[in-house]
Amino acid sequence: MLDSRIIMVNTSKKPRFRFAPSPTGYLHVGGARTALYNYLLARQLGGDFILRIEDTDLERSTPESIQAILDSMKWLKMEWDEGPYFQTKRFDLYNQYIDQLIKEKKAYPCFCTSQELEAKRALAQKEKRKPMYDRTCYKLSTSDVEKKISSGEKHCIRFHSHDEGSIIINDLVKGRVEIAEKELDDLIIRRTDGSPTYNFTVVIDDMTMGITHVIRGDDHLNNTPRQMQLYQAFGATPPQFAHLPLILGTDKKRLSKRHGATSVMAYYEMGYLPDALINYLARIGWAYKDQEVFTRQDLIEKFSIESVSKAAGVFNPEKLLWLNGLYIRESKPEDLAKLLPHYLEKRGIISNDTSLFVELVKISQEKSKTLEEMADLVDFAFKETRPDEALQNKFLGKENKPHLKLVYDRLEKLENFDIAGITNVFTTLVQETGLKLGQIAQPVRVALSGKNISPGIYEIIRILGKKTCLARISKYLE
RNA sequence: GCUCCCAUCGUCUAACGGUUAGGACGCGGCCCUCUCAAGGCCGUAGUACGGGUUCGAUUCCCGUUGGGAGCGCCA
Repeated sequence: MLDSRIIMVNTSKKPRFRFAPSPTGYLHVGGARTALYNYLLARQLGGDFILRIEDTDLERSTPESIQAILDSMKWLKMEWDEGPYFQTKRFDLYNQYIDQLIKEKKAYPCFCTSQELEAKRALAQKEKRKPMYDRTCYKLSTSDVEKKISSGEKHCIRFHSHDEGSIIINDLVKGRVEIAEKELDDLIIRRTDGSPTYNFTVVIDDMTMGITHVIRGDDHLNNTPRQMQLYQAFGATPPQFAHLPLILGTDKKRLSKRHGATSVMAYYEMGYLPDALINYLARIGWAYKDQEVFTRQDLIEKFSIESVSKAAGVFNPEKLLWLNGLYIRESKPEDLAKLLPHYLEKRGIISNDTSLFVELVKISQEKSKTLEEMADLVDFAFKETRPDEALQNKFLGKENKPHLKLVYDRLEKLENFDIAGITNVFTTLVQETGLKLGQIAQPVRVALSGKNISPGIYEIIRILGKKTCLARISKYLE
């Protein structure tokens, strides 16, 4: 028996994958994962990765959404080999194929109005039937049809579906799925306004673009049988399908704005690294043994569609945060230094001191799970922050002033203002006074950074330099 | 309502008839420590339920329950 969950690679044909989002909103993480799996397989098999914008919904498609999709793909470094294609630029092509179906009597005009159809649907619901078009217009005589058309009556075009037999999908993820053709009604392929509909354009595009593998969300699984009928109508071999389970929110409901950030670019703004997001997304619904961390090359080599889970997965922001922290820790300081300015600018800090950025990254990367956190940790180097009242009371009150003064005096006298010298100031102070290091360091930390959470205090002092340190500390001595 | 899909710790998952059901996030404890992190060690928790098949079921089959998707002149 042939295992339906084996990816077939016809050596005579180059594998071609596509990602086909509709530009009706920002690219969300679920879509990004779909894109990723396509991208990974294309790279693994030496095939093509095609980007196609499915913008046939003229009402809801926007240029902003198109831009957001492109930006997201670029940020995630999923380079496409062809496209972006736009379906709105291919209407002539779709119309040729629709006309062909009409000529072959595989499609027919339908004069039913939306109101009439709505009424039929409502009735079906009421009678607990599955709402399906009743073929009123298919039953029209040829002369009636001609009469209506010549009198200019508005109509759409429906594909005439088969009623007997069944469609079998050998899905790479779901396995064998069978559906009776009588469950399928005559779908509209051309709207009254002349524009083609999704289930039709997707087939024409995949067919004419030579797509060999269609990997998409499993919300499309129910559409697949009717698409298969279309392939049959054109005598074409359908591509292999793989339907991915959805990504859900914490409450197991379909991911939406309620669940916090869902758009890819929101993660950029929150200070996530693209490779961390990619790594995390790959692991929702897919695993390779016990491995958690994958470089892009790992992913390309190890990903396999057959081991994608059939069940929906919950998006877990905590795990993504952990992964991001790990990626930040393991990144080269020079690389992070290039990314940091964007997050500093959001805090009103403008600088191009690259070597300072590198230094700041080095002292904060182990403490940062996001670049936003990192920016918060290192802003002391650019601006003086007044600690809030609670912090002042706790660390800069009367009992702390003598300690601060001690540090001030020693730093003032310090000749070699380097890490060794600075460390020595504190350690000798601890020895001489019998105070805990924390008792001395905390007030200094708050005075210099305005916060009780910061990089190492010695590093802060060194980076700030003697003059700035003394100026900031002196404000709390009176 | 009808059709289709799905079901292992709270979450992501490993197991492809025989394991003390493994790993990771999170959570708890201890160690380390100038704060916060990081790191180290230990711990916590799962096969939805009921029938079969089998010497043996997380694994195969059926049903129940629960979740999801579709049933648009949206994609």
